[in-house]
Amino acid sequence: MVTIRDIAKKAGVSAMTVSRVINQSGNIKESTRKKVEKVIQEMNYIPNSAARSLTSKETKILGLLITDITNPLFTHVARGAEDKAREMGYRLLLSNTDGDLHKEADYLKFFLSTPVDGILFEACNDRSKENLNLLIEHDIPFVLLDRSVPGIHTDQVILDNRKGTFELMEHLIKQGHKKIALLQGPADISTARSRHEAYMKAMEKHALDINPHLMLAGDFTQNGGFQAVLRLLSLPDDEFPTAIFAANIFLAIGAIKCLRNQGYHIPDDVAVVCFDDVDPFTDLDPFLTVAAQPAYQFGYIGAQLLIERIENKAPQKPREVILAPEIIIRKSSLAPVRNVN
Amino acid sequence: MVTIRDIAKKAGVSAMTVSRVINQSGNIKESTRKKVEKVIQEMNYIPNSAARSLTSKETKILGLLITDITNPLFTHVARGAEDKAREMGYRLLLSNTDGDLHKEADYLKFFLSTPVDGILFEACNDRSKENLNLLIEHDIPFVLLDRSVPGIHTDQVILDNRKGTFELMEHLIKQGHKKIALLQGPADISTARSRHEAYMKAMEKHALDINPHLMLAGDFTQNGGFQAVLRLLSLPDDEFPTAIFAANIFLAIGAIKCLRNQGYHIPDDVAVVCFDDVDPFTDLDPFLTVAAQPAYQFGYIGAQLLIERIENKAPQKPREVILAPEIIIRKSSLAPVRNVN
DNA sequence: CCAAAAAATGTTATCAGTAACATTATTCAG
DNA sequence: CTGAATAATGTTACTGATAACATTTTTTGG
Repeated sequence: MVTIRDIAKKAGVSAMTVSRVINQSGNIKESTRKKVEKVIQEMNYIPNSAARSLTSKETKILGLLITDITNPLFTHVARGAEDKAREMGYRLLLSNTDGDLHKEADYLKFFLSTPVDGILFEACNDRSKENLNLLIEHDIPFVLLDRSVPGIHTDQVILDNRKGTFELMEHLIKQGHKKIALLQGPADISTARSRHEAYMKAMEKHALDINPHLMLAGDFTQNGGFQAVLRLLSLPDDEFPTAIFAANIFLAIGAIKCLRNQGYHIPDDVAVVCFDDVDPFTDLDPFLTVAAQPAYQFGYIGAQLLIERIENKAPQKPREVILAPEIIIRKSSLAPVRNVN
Repeated sequence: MVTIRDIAKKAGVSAMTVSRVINQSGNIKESTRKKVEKVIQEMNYIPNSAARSLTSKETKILGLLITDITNPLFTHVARGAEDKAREMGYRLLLSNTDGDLHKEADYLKFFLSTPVDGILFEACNDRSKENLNLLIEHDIPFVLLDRSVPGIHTDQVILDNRKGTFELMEHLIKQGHKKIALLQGPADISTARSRHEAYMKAMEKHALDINPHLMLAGDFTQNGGFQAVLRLLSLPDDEFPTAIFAANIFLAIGAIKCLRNQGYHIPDDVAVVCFDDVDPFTDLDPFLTVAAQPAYQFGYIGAQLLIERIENKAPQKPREVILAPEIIIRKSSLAPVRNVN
């Protein structure tokens, strides 16, 4: 391995001079700079970052902690984060928690021992607070993405979930739907809570009956959606909903699969809307009406906030960026309402 | 920051003893181990990995260089790689090259200066060779994923592209298609070449005319597919294909969009098959007949090969893992063949 | 042409661990 | 109970780069 001293010796200068050339710090005579640079080139020298980090206390690496890179929402978050990180001279470490608090904790410990200057964090749920406290103790900057965590006050980039829910709901209501089912996400995830609340508000605002039988707990998975619809199917006919609002796309897809299984047509028998969009690049016939999240922006802005924080260019006070969802109306919610009692 | 010497002082031992406790090396009396561990716990001590790396020359970080995490194929590659890396105590640095050789070169230099023990590498194209030579010079292990690079002999995980192509082609031919167009990928990417060759072989084997007008250069993008079909549309009727074999899904989707634009129906007017599958989790109505790649395996196995190589547990000789594609027949290729001259 | 200022370069110590060797404590056979 | 073997722990030096301070060289104004 070529070290800075090898370069120094060969160039006939001190290690410090080489260091100055590399970091463009201090004053260096043009001729020595050239000489040193030539030797660096010749010897194919690349500074050892471990040694650098040891003194500088920084690694130019960010950690990205998400539930699952395989979820299209997060692949775009990752891409946005990576792009911004790259722009600013940082790199990105990827981690999937699968929504598992223990994995999350493991990863955080990993990150603590690992060279990471800061962390982009999509929390598993409210109980991630304890894990985050570890970061706070160790004074590692982090930014929350998508989900906020009660009791944790930092920079965060979140979605206006209320707005998205409200607009989806009003879209359904405008179509004449009155019996709208809610497929909820886990109550300990902030986004799920916001969507739940906004669902209630929308129903109240339009003076629609809120039927507890139509509000089903789910877990943001296809299976959760499937099971929830099974429960809906056991309701008496006059309670059965004409529309479903699913708190995320997996719930919606599970729901649709179950409905189709049972011979229901969408949107003719039941309309379905949800949060999160499909992959726009490989889905030829997008079908779902959705509140699409600006996933790329989540990552991009998140990385920016984080790096500003790391480099002490951020104001003391935590910043909260709230992004607007985009409502995309598609076939799954476009049909005359049947079965209006 | 708590250092090993802080622990040592508080525990009344030397730094070396603490080091031994942490690394479970050498002989330590049970009582001192307990004592030291207690202090470590109390002080919330986490070893500084920069200092560690400085002597150990390893960082337990792998680089993952892919064209675009946003491509569903690679999100699953990334997930597979991350899972395996995690299992083996490594982490993953993510990078998107967008198929740009310069970005690729930049990233590699980045990686060289960065703590990375090895690299999972999806090459941009054959000219990535130069970039890879840099890695070889610096003696950094890497594994090629998906695309091989002529002149580079290392561990690689690739797909049996010939088999996939052949099976898709025979499927079309069995349906009675004789005029099958080929939407190629770039000729300087190994996978595109293999698919091209296998297309020719399949045509020859079944004694079908190979019409150069039906073989269109593309670039693995939707627009490439779109443009290619525009050229097909300018052919005389008796040359127009009854089926299209697209070398990847983006070409296929671009092609379908163009065809639908022009009022063609798929598969009734033209059948379409391609490599790569849609996102199975959010696409409600998968439509395309495809040769699906075991993307997760790419990453998982690739990471394994790489780590074995890093830890000198691999045989000297480069290993080549060839994975089999899975043919999934769907609507896009299922219709009686019209227009058979 | 000289002294003071500025520029250029060098020396030493340090970052947080750990390898290599050194020392002290303990065990155990005879 | 002794000395050799082994276990337990400590010291010192080193990893590669850089901060802080020191020294030498060059520039510049009077």
